[in-house]
Amino acid sequence: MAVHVLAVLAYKEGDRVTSALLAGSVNTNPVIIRRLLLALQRAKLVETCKGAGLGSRLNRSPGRINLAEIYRAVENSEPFATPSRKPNAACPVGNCIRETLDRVFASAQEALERDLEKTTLAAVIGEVKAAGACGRKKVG
Amino acid sequence: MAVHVLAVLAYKEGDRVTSALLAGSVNTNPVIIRRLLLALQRAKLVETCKGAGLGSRLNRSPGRINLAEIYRAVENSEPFATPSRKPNAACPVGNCIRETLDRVFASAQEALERDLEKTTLAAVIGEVKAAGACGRKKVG
DNA sequence: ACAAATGTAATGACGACAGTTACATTTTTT
DNA sequence: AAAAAATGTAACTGTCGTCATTACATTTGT
Repeated sequence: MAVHVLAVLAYKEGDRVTSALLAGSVNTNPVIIRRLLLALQRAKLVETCKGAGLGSRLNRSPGRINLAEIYRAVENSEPFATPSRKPNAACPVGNCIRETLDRVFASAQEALERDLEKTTLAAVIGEVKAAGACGRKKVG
Repeated sequence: MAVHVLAVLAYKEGDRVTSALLAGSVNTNPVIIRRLLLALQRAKLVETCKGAGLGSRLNRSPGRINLAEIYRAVENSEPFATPSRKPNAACPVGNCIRETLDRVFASAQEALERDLEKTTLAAVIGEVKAAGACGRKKVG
């Protein structure tokens, strides 16, 4: 959803876009979009202004935004679940395995993010435009 | 939790272990463990038998089990959420972006799994044992 | 025959997240 | 100055996935 929103903003590069229009494109509620935009603002990916005729726009060119940044801006929880209950204190495995797995999972997540870094928002838009036979001209 | 269970089974290599004992180590309910074991059986990672004095054991040596296999055995849903609602049909971005992102996400997930492949269950156990100062001798 | 163990169904509790409504606040436009 | 447009934010609901619990049928060894 975040990529979708940023892609629409990239289409309208320079112009400000309202959350209502973005919500129309994603087919959801404007409040959902605004909550998403807050996260993207914190990551300095978009700039948003209140007021009549205003809205949001990209803060950087699409070629300078990669999907790992979007992932980090939006995804707050770890991809690997860690059990809620504490392990049995009398079991050496349960006592020590957590920190070992934390290292392994951190490495795996880094690998994932490094792969996402290879794709820019501009590249996504390029593919969407190339496959553009399926759409009309109007964005929003 | 799956890695934890398999690690305990590796500790008791050869011996059969009951779901009740495994549940004690993870500090959860035996039924949870049994459901987990079903997935690990499907992946041919463990062998389980019903009956008095029976239980589960590893089907392969810990050096021949890597974390990617465990991940695939247990994790059924995609790590990236795809929106439930259909996008606005009048928006070319919404129409085409899904398949582009599917490719990108599949690549990222492959990168993650390739990283997990580099760690074997034996390696995890080795680290746990090396940090063994924190535990007692009894497993289970 | 009995005990021990798994397989499985039904149900509940809980958290994460999308969604919705409502409203205060800010800024442009007129 | 007033109105309109837009965001920021709070409160609440619904849904979904997962862990948890209880209960019971089934299988297998002693």
